[in-house]
Amino acid sequence: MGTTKTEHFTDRQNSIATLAKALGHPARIAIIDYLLTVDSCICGDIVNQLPLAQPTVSQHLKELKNAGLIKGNIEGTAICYCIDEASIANVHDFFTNISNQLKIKNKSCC
Amino acid sequence: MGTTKTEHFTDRQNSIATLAKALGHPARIAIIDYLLTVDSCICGDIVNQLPLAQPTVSQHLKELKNAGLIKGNIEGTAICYCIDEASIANVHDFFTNISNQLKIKNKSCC
DNA sequence: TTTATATATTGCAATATTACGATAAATAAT
DNA sequence: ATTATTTATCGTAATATTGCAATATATAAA
Repeated sequence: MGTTKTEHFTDRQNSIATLAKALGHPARIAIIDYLLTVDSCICGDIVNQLPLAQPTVSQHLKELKNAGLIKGNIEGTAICYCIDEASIANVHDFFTNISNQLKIKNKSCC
Repeated sequence: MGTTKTEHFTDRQNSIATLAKALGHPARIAIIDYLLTVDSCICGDIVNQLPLAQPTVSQHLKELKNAGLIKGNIEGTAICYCIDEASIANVHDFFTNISNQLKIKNKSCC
């Protein structure tokens, strides 16, 4: 036990859950926030923006990357990270659909 | 260690992360999916829709409720759960903002 | 080649999550 | 009052996550 039973859910459910899970930590939201504020992608100073040690930040970046939310390129000795628009669009669509379905639904709920 | 350092992040970052985290499990995505398909709110059969035992489902429902994504009313011996539109709107707005900012941003990234 | 800089990985301790059997609580039906 | 039904809670085992010090790796600069 302790393991999520992914086999029993649809690919779509699993993939949305994976994206949501990756965003389920304030440090990772802060990273996304930061990536949106910088024009250039050389993001070596994310560590300085966060109240966490470098290995911890590196780990959070890795999780965002594994989930497909950000991509990274080696840029000399620094690394350029940036948001993967497609994955954001994916999650955005998910919530847009829910919002639309809720508008259609019977309002006499709870 | 092992605990998230919430104190060091903004309220907005923490609250988005909380909502995202609650959606970070396929069973909870499946619950949201199901709540969208039923017209009536009497949702006692969520357990039958999921490949999980009743206590596990109850726990997932509790987490969605704690995060504010669903609300529940006692309806006789059954319980009526439904989606909280405001919280969905919250998360939806978050991704809409990101999408908009990405459109504005320099495309020459990574 | 040596040194500095930037990032990743390893290893580990503390805590959280996932899942479920057993059981409780609370109402409905008989 | 007793029994069935529905949902919640407790306890617990297995696993995952969070965070960091120490260390490795890899390129840039001297």
